[in-house]
Amino acid sequence: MKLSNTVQRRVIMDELRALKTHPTADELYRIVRIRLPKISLGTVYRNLSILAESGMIRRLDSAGRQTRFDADISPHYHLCCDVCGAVEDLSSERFRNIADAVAPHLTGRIRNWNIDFSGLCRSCEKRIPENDV
Amino acid sequence: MKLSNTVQRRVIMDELRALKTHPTADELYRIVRIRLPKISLGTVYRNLSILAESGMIRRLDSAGRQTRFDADISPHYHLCCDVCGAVEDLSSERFRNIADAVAPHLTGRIRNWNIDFSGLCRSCEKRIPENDV
DNA sequence: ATGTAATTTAAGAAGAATTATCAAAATAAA
DNA sequence: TTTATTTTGATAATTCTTCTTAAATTACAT
Repeated sequence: MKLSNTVQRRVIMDELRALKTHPTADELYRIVRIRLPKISLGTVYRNLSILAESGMIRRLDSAGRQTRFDADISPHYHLCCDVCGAVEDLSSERFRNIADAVAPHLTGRIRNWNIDFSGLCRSCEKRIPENDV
Repeated sequence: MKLSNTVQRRVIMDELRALKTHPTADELYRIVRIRLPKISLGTVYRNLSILAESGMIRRLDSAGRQTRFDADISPHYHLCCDVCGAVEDLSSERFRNIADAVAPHLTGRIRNWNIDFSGLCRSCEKRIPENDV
């Protein structure tokens, strides 16, 4: 299947790139509708799936929560906030040693891995006293 | 809220312990119904949530798939099969170095982490030629 | 540029998984 | 016990996501 270059797909990609918030499909839908008021939620879901499938964006399946998307496909990790559910980037540089520790295990039938962190995002950290969470 | 000691809860825990397959709620429901034919699916969901919440079992949220549960709360990792979705245990011993690499990063607002592997389970590995996946 | 085939769209229905509701039953506490 | 609390089964409701349709758009070979 060849990917057509539709305006909907371009705008979805565009707006996702502009966001640092790793939006859910419906969050992105609300934003894309500013430029394309007629677009349907199904179109957003479909295109996000297609784009993720083709490796142009990253799909983030954080535990029990709604699927989020990230236009940044460079290697980096995520911190999911226990309080508000926001997803924040963690630089991969800082965590290089983890990737190094994992690498030797990727052999035979073990083909891929994913690590996620949870805790507090920057804004919840500020708002919430140390011993509350 | 205090946990009552109901027969449903005991049987759910019991059957989950007996399984090495990390069942989904409805898989476990089908099994529990052999002993308790009148139990409802909602009761299974409710109790699995309560048990997970209280730390007696582990909830496994593998990417995009149905939630699975594991009565083994000892530290170990999981391999999710790309082909059939089965979840297989990986001993934590073998991966000790990963935990060691992660530990120093758990500081401040970064409070928890989870790593998951994907690839082929043992049975799909046998069934499927090398270059098919 | 034009015609034709293939892909994509909007809209809403459908689906799957999970959670909520609530009266009755079971369990625990006093 | 008696009373209070929790849990249950049955089912409705919700949530997130995918599917279906005819119509519109896009790609591509003339």
